[in-house]
Amino acid sequence: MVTSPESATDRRVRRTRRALQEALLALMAEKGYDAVTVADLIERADVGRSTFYNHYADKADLLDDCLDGLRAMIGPGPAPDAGRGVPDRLLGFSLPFLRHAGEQRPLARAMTDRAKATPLLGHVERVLVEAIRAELPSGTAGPVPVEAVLHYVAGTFLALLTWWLNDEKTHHTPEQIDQIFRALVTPGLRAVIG
Amino acid sequence: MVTSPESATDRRVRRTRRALQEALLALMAEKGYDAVTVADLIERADVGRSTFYNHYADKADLLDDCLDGLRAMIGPGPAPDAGRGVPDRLLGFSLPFLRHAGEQRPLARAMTDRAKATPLLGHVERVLVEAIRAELPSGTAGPVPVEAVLHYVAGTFLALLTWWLNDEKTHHTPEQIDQIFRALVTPGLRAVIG
DNA sequence: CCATCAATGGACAGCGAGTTCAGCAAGGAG
DNA sequence: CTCCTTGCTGAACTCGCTGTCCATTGATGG
Repeated sequence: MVTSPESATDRRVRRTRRALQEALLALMAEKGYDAVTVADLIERADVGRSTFYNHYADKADLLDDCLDGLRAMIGPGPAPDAGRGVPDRLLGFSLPFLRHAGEQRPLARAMTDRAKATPLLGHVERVLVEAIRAELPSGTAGPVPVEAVLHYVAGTFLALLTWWLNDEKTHHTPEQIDQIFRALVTPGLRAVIG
Repeated sequence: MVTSPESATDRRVRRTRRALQEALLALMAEKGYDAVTVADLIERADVGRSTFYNHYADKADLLDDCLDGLRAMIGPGPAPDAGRGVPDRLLGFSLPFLRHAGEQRPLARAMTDRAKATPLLGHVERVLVEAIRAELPSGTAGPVPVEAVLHYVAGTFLALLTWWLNDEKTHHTPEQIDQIFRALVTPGLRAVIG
C-alpha cells in the first residue's frame, strides 16, 4: 500500500478508470447521458461488469469523476487557456468555457440538453455560481440579494450556452456568444451592484 | 360514436384521466418526477395497470397532459388572475406565474429541481420563449439575435424561479421576486432592443 | 520471486416498463 | 328500460437494466 493521496496507485486502476471515463464521455456524445447503460460502458471500455462496480457505485458516480476537469477549468485561476490579452475583466470564465464547449460540441450538447434531463446542468450551475461569487465585489447591499444576482448571471450564461449549442441555423463563434452574454448581462449587473 | 372533439366523451374516461393526473402531481410533489413509477401511479389513482396504458403511452405522456393548464396560464391572454391593475407592461406572465408557483410550492419545487432532472424545465422554457416572443416588439435588428434575447429572458426567469423555490433561508414574496426579475432583466433588454 | 490485490465473467435476485387477453361492468343511444 | 358498445380489470408474462457475489486468474510492486 503506497498510501498516496487517495488515488491511482496501481497502474491497472488508472487504466481501468481512464477507459471507463472515456467510454462514458464518448457514449454521452452519441446517445445522451441517460441512454447510456452500464452494459454499454463496460463493453466500450472492455472491462468486466464487476470491475465497474469495484470502482464506482453507479453511473452518476462515474460522471462525477469525469467532471473534475471541468471544475478545474472554471474554478480557480483566470482560466488556463485564456489566450490573447489579459482576462482581468469580470466574468473571466466565459470565453474559455465557450471555446472549450465549442471544441467538444457533441459532448457539450449532450450535457446541456434539457429534454434529455442530464443531472449535469445542476453541477455546472453550482460551479458557475461559486466562480461568479468569487469574482463579484462582496459589498453589494442593494434591494436585490447577492444570491439572486449570482443565479441570474449563471442562469443567463447557461441559457445562452444551451441555445448556442442546439442552434442549427446560425453558426456563431465562441467570441460572439461571449459578446452577447456580456451585452445582455452587464447592464443588469451595473444597475444592481456598483 | 359521438365524434366529439377528440376528448372525454365517456365519463369513465374523464374520471380515470383526472385520477391519474392528480396522482402524478401529488406523487411528484412528494418524491419528484423520476422517482414516480407506473406502479405508484396506478395504486394512488386506484386504477388497473392496463388501464393506464390504455390512456397514455408512458409517464412522460401523462406529464404532457398535465401541462396543458400551465400552458394556458402563460400562453395567450394577459394571464387569467392578473389581479390588481392592468398588466399591460412587458413580461406580463411573470407575476401570475410566480404567484401560482408560490401557492403550489412543493410541486413547483419538484418541477424545477435540477438535481432530479425533470424533463419539465425544457417544456416550461419552450412555453416561456414563445410567450416572450409574442410580447417583444418584432423589429429588433441589433447585433444581438432575437433568439438569444428570448432565451436570455426565459433563462433568467427560470434561474430566479428555481433559486427562489429552493431557498430555505430568506422568504421572499412573489411580488419581490417579480421586482428582482425586472430589475435585472430590463436594463439588458433596453440596451439591446429599442 | 512471491504475496497481494485487481480484474474476470458468469450467475443471480430484484425491480420497473410495457404487453396481452379473457371477462366484467358501466355508460349511452334508442 | 334495454341492449350493445366501450372502457376497466387484474393477473401473468417478457424484457432489459441494475447491483451483488464469488471462485479463479493474472498482473504488479516490493
